[in-house]
Amino acid sequence: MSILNAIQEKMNSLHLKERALAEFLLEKPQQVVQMTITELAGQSGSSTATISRFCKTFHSQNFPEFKRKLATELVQQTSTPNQYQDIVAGNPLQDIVTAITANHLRSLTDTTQLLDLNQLRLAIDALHNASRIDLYGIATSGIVAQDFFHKLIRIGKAAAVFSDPHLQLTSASSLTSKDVAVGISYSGETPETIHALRCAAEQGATTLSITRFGTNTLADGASIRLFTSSAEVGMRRGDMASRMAQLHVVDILFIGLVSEHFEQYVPRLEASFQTIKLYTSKEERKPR
Amino acid sequence: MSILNAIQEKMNSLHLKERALAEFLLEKPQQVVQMTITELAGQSGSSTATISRFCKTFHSQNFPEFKRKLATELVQQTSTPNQYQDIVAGNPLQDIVTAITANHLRSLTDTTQLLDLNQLRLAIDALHNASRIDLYGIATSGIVAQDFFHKLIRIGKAAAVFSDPHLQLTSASSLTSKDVAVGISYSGETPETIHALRCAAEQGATTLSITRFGTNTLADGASIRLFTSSAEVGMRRGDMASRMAQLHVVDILFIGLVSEHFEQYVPRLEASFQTIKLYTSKEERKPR
DNA sequence: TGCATGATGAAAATATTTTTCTTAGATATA
DNA sequence: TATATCTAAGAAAAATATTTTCATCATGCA
Repeated sequence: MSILNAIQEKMNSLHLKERALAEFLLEKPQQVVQMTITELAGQSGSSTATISRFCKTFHSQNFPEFKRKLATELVQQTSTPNQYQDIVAGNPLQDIVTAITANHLRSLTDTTQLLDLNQLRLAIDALHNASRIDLYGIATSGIVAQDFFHKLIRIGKAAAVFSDPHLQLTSASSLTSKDVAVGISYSGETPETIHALRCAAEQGATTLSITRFGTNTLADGASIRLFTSSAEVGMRRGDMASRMAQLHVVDILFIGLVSEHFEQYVPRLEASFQTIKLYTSKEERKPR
Repeated sequence: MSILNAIQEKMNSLHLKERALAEFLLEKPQQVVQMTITELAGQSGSSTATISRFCKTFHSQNFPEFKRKLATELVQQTSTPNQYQDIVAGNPLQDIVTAITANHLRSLTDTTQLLDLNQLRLAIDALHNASRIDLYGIATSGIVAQDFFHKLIRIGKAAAVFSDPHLQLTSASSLTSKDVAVGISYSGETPETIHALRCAAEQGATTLSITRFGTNTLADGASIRLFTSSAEVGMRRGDMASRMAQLHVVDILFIGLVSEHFEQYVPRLEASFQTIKLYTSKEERKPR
């Protein structure tokens, strides 16, 4: 439910006509997906120009794409009855397991639906051509950044990962236009990561953001934007589902990268795998 | 699956160009839904006129409506996890995305199925009563261990995480019978983690393993065993699905822990959340 | 009050899609 | 075999839909 969610959230910061449009969208999304932009303009009391701009605000290149995304969201909503579950006290373990599983599954499918293949391709190309790759993330997003780091060095990329704010800036300030900086933050409002990515952009580096869907500072400042599902609310659940979604995006990025340049990267991947096997096989394994 | 089915069925009675179009549709439906009619004409070797007529044959008033229906169908199709897919060279991005998503979904559902609630309860009790918790994991499993560490310190647990083999042993040798050591390894054959967990057991600590399902050295040496799905094979896919599964287990462990002792842990969780909010809100946020 | 900013729609420009018209090849018939 | 008829299929025209540009108007601020 990322698009409708994002609209709901942004409601307050929308202008007069945009809000009228947003309200109409939230009220009758099913109908909107089969309307033309002119019809929608008429019925929502706005103009085609406003709608076209509105779609871009919500990360769709054009109105048809917006409708497409909205449509898939609506289908999912009706076909998968399991909403995101909140975790409450004293549930039997089985219920907890079921709830967490449902949340994670939902998070992955939602994120997949949101994925913009054009941005993905841009990201893959940027990573492929980068002479250095910097990864920034704090707390849980730092875990995701580290995971990405592990992957990238396995294929011989000159990558580095920073969760320390000062080091983030130190590294960012030495980037050049040949480099790529990746900022990871679920909210997209982590100040340290925002600063680091902004600094990287000022050095001319290509900037890539991985944030939740919707308008946020980190994505706004990035040249390539990838999004995760944004339905997660409340703090009890923590950031588990969002971390799953971020890792999902990282996996897709990585496999996309490897797959597009198979001959170059797969041997390296294989080599790193074999090397570890070689060096650790000296150790005795208890056969049992 | 009515549209694609209907096309499949009607295949024989279609004319030359219509058939070319139909074949293209069956092969790359995901891509078709985001094409314009002109693009589709070019790529399928037919013309826009033919496509427009084709859509009417299949009960759509026009091309956009056809795309809408097709898209809806495809969403429903992808949300059902199928087989584990291997990642191969030069696949179109859409296929890669679909394959990875399917793998991850599969990995989570399989792991949930495998979960032994008795072992889970034992693990939760052990963690709850532990005066110290040590987490051991190398490489990708180290990422998972760190993630667990972040969670545990948020609820005020005396936890520590080690990916460095010497430090693992150093810490393990100072554990007592009141402590818990958690060893994470997908294969269950990572020598460093095995040694550390064995050392912890020798000090009388409760040992918990998180490994792939099946017989393996790490689990054999642990007093509580949790398993993840073990279907992942081959190295091309790396350890992505297994990492997802491990995190899934960690999440369940954590939420189980918090939920069973709600009054004790939730305030701490809340406090950690609020504190971060307080200290980072001083920073200026660019409003848009 | 005057200036700047920005939201907004009208209209122009562009793009997409459908329909019409034409052609070429197939099939049937004398 | 020659001719007529039919139809698949594309080119191009027409219709429709969408985006962009530009002018206007309102609002906030000095």
